[in-house]
Order: sequence, then C-alpha cells, then structure tokens
Amino acid sequence: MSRTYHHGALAEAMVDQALASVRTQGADHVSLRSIAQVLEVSPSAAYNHFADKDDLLRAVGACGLAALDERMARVLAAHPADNPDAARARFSGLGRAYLAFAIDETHLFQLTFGPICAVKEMAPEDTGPYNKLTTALDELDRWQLLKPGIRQDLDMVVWASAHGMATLLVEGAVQPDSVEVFIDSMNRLILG
Amino acid sequence: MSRTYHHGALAEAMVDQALASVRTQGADHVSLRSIAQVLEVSPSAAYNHFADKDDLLRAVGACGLAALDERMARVLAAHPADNPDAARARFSGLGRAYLAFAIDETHLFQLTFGPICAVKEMAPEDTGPYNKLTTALDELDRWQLLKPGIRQDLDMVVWASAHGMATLLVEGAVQPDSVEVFIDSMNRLILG
DNA sequence: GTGTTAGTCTGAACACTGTTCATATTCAGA
DNA sequence: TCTGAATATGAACAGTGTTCAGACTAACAC
Repeated sequence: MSRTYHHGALAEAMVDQALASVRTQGADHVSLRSIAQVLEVSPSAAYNHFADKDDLLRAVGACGLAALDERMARVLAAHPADNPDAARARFSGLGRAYLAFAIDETHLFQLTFGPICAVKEMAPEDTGPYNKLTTALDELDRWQLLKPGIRQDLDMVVWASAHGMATLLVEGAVQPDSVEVFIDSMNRLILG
Repeated sequence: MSRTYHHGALAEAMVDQALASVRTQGADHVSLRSIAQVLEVSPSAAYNHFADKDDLLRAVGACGLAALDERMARVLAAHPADNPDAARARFSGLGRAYLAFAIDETHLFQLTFGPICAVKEMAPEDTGPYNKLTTALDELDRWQLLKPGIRQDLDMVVWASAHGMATLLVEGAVQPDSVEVFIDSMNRLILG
C-alpha cells in the first residue's frame, strides 16, 4: 500500500479532522487546505467525496446534532423511573443538557445551528432533540404536573426558549451561571 | 475636488454599501474589495477607517440593532395609551416586531446576533430592545395582568423565547405562519 | 494473468480574498 | 506659503475555494 495514496477512509478522516478543527477554531477559521495538509493529502482530494467546503461542514454539523442528541439521551437514561419526580428530572435535565452543549461546544453549536447547515432537514421527526422534548412534555402532562390549559403549542415556546437561551449563552449575552435561574423561572412558568 | 479622491465620508459610505450588500447577500458573501469597487475606491482605503473587515461588519451590525430598536419603538408609539389593553398590545407588538425583523432582514439579523458582533457590548442598558421588553413586562405586572408569582426573572425567559423563535425562523426550522401560534401560546403562559 | 473500467489522488492553474506598506495626494492650520 | 496630519493609491504577499487534465490504484471480467 502506497503511502501517498490515502485509500478508503478519506471522507471519514476529513470529517473527523474538520470536526476537531471546528471545535478548536470555529467553522469560520477552518480551511479545506489546512485539513488536507494535516491528512497529508492534496487539497483537491476532498472533491471526490464532498461537493464543496460547505458540504463537508454540513457533515460536521450532523455530528454536532448527533452529539447534542447523545447528551440528551444520556439524561433520559439516567432518570428512567416512571413517576412524577423522574418526569420533572427528565424535563429539567434535557434543558440543562441542551444549554451545557452550547456552553461546552460553542463553535460546534454555532455551526450546527448556523446558516450553512439546514437543521430542518437534518433533524429526524420521530427521534432527535425536538422529539425528546415533546415526549418529556407529554409525560409532565400525563402526571398532571403542567398548569392547566397550556399544553397546546407549548412545545414551540419551550423549544424556542431553550434554543434562544443557548444562543444567548453562545453570544456571551448571558453568563453560564444564569442557566439555573433560567430553568427555575421556566419551571415556575409551566409547572403547576 | 478630484474625482479620484473620495473625500470626507468614506467611512459612512462603506458602512452604507456594506449594509446593502449584507442585506442582499449575507455577511459571509460580502468582500471588502467588492464594496471598495462599488465606491470606486482602492481596496486598501478601508484601512484608514476600520481596523479590519470584521470592524466594518461590526458597524453594520450596530445598524442592524438600531433598525430592530426602531421597529420596536414604532410599536410603542402606536399604542401609547395607559390602560390594560394597550399594555397587552405593546407586549405582543414588541414580540411581533422582533420576529418580523428576523423574517424581513434575515441576513442582517444573522450578522447582528452572530459571532462577529459582540451584542452584549452594543446594547445599551437603559434603552434598546431588552429594556423595552422589561418595561413592557413591568407594565403588565402593574396592571396585574401576569399570572401571580412569575415576575421574577421572567425577563430572561421571555427574552430567550423571542430570540430563540427568531433564530428558528431565520434557520428555517419553523415557518413564518407559526408566529401567531407562538405569540398566542406565550400569552397563554404568562397572562392571567 | 491480462484488460478494462471506475474510483481516487495529484499538481498546476485560476480567480478570488484580507491585509500591509511605501508612496502620493489632499486638506487644515500656523 | 509652509508643514503635518489625513487620506487614498497601487503593488505585493500569503492565503483561500475550486477546476481539470493526467497519473495512480483497486477490483472485476475474461
């Protein structure tokens, strides 16, 4: 096997390296040429696997969405009990996981939910972060923990709140220590 | 006055042209050279007025924040009455103005609240969008229109909700016709 | 084993980009 | 009118995404 020909796994290797670069530098300061150089490959080699730079970055953004979903899945696995307290813990935990992802992985968050990636086409309907939120709200509703008469379209407001708080964190408009304040205020709003 | 020397107002002219370009193309696809070409000026002329490209874009972002604030100010001016109905109209109107700005000026919104601009340092505390929101909530509270016991830290949740809904609109994750659904759901949450 | 074909990578090139710097022009004040 | 501070130029540098003809490699048919 020749050393100069990087065979078989270039696509995945480029996504991995791009993911690492995005994490440290942010998507704006990542260049195709630099990651090709790290992989000891010609700059034009990427075009056998990706239509253009944005196409590669979209693949990285999909990794970001998967990482977020995994964080949320871990929260659900940590509170599996079928009772009111666990339902509350799952809901708050999902929110905390979402915001922790924004804080820990600022650059990846910005790419995943930025202009390059069309999140609406990446997020599956029957699974993924949005679905986890709706089922958590359904469970709160089933245990009659929600204030009466607010379940309709509540998904959208809660989703928007969490996403907005995350972007405010990312932009530095609010500090990380505001997360608990936010969650408390949110619970005060919707929990009976 | 020589034709070749663009005297006096280059800085403002560049901001104006950059603002126009951002509106149509988005900040990512705007180049210093192109706007210098439109203004019939050397590419390096910009560096007498701006530290670098991001510095110019930050000035454009400030225009975006001002445009948003003006929309919100118009809403307040349209409902000046000192009674419960007007207070409700002001609150809902501010939300609609915020979301309309995100829909109408997608690219400008993305720049204004994007990584390049540090919004926290642009937004004044005693005026601007955030302050208009808090005073609207104070008015709702004064007329006892809020649900009891939720005023504390309500600003942050409402602010995050509006901002999150705006970014979801910009990203195409939700459709513009969801705006009224969002506002209704929001009112259901916080109004008594 | 040999040929053919499809997939992969190279290297040079193109048209850009932001930025710097020495140089030239213009304006405002003494 | 002279001087100094602003302001604009034009050439240059280092870097970018992207294209394309040609070279290399693997795998499959015969």
